[in-house]
Amino acid sequence: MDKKIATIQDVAAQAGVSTATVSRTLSKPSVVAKATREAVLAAVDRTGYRVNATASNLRRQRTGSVIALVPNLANPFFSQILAGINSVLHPVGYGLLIADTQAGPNLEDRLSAYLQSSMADGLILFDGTLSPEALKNPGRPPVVLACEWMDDDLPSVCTENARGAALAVGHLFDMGHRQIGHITGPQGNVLSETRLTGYRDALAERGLAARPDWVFDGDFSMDSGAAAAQKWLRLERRPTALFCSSDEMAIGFMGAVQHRGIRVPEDVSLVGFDNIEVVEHLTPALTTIRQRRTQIGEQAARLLLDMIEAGTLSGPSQTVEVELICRDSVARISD
Amino acid sequence: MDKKIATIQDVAAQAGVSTATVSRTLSKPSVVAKATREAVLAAVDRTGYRVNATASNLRRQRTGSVIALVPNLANPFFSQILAGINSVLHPVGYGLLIADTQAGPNLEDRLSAYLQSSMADGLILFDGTLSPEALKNPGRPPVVLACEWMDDDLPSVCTENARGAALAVGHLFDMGHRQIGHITGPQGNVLSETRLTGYRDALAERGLAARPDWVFDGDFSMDSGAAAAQKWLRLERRPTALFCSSDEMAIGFMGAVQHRGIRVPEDVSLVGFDNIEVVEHLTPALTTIRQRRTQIGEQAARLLLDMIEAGTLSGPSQTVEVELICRDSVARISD
DNA sequence: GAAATTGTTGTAAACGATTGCGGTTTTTTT
DNA sequence: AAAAAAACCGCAATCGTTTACAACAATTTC
Repeated sequence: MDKKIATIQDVAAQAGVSTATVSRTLSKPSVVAKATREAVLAAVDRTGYRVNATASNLRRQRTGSVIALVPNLANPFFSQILAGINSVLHPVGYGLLIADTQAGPNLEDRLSAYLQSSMADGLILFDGTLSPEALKNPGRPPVVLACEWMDDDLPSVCTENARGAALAVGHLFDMGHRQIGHITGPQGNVLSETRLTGYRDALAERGLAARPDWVFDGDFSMDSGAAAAQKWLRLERRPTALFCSSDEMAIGFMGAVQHRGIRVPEDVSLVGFDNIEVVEHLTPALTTIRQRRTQIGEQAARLLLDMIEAGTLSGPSQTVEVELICRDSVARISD
Repeated sequence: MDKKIATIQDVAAQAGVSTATVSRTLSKPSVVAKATREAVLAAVDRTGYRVNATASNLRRQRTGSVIALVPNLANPFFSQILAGINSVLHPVGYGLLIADTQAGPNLEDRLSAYLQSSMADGLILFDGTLSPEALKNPGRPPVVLACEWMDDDLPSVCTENARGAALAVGHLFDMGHRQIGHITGPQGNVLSETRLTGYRDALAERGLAARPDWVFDGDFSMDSGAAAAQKWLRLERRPTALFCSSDEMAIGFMGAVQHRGIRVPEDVSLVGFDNIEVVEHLTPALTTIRQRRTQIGEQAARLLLDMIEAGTLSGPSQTVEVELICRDSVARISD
């Protein structure tokens, strides 16, 4: 039947009113009289009309979508956060655009392109390696930092990383461990560094020394966990426990040492970070710091929406709780 | 300085040309004279102008983005596919919108809303439980089915599920197994069913009977794998090997049985499906069917782009290869 | 050297909605 | 019953581009 897709004009003609009335019926029904409203709605129904988002957005000077900038989309860690974001964005008519910061080369350029090009009404940033300065264009849309806490000027939603680290080494200490190592996240990443200093502080607080050869460089990936395992194996004096800055690294480490016949937790205890879904199905199930990823996404999205509506560039930074989940990867040491 | 964001008018004024020329300089530089072109580009630079995507899209009758409809965004399986999609979309100026089919209730309605509302130039669909009819609106944008092969009219990109199943049970058979079970994916899902019949056919081909109590209902999740393990444990006569329709279910199964002191692969052999990243770090590392997720995304995106450009609603369905990855979760049986 | 061709630019009409402003009614107030 | 207020609706401008068409200049062809 209808080859062409109906426009607001068609509806107006059908209903015998002006386009203004049609528009109002759809956005603010209360201001149009009942009779006309019904006529319009009937016409909408008949024509199968749907408002053209592009035209509407142009007129209203907005885009109706927000961009989530994630480093490495393929990392499953983010998908749950994205789900959280989407769950608050979708009901209020916003779309979620995703972009991978890893994809191209000239990141800072692309970032400022995103900021300026009016492709989105706001931006949620997950990449902790960006310089905050790049984000401070005048006339930019609101930005929310998620998972990172780079800058005091920019609002952010962030897990209590330092506290997580403290919980982890505290638990290891309580279980009798005195030789506690650490696998870090990528260098230059704020998360990594907060967790690292959290680890150091927690040790110091308990009168323990942080041996530099007991902290292994990682990058959150399983492979880097496995690489740390190789270094650990070569150590003349090995820490009896490791706090890993991500579950994935803990998995990589565990896989690598088990492969060599080393038992977890009897020979080495592990605590991860994130509580990704898989870790409770491992053998042994991994003790870890839980980070509510959906909640991070939800809070970030809500914060951003508030900023968009209020037209402000700043907002209240928020924090999401962490929690120690005890499973089977930490042994009690008695001596 | 510049409070307001520059429009094409500003650039035109600065460069002393018309807006038409500015537009042309940016889109088809070859048709404008060198001198003017340089003047325009200089003005663009000076003003920091970026084309307003919304206005451009409105005029050009497109949206510049495609929607990926995924069931359950939180599932890490999809994130890699999305990365693949994004990697082809982004370079050519398309944005990727993601939507969760699980989120709301009236799915079919929302779907047709997506299709009509001109929010996207095309759609990539991952949800195998939708009725194909809903997709056949007249005047709809092109649709590509990914991971699923629901319908002959709709182009799709799909892994060789049946062949994957055949490879899996073939390998188990070759290793001496004669009692081979299966954990299925969710019912009503085309993937699950193709793999299930692939499994049955492979058994039949080798003269093996498919015992109904050896196929366990699952839904791709780890928990459902663990649940299958409980049933398996209660069996009076247990299959010596299981082909799992997803790696996650294999992980759940493995974790659960190991928890009971049962050894993999000595007591039960497992083959998964997908080759998600984690499985090679498990102990034992999981033998599985590799499915190139990034490639699925890339092919689907390219196919869709072709359709969008050609303005057609159909295209060549494609297939992506599977491959058996042998690791340590299958034991050789000699008897 | 006139005619035809090619190259370069400007004019102005779209694209499809939203909304300030003002004009009619209708209702309420006095 | 006249005046004031409220409710309802239409006109037309506007959002920022793109692009057919026409105009004009420069070049080529005969």
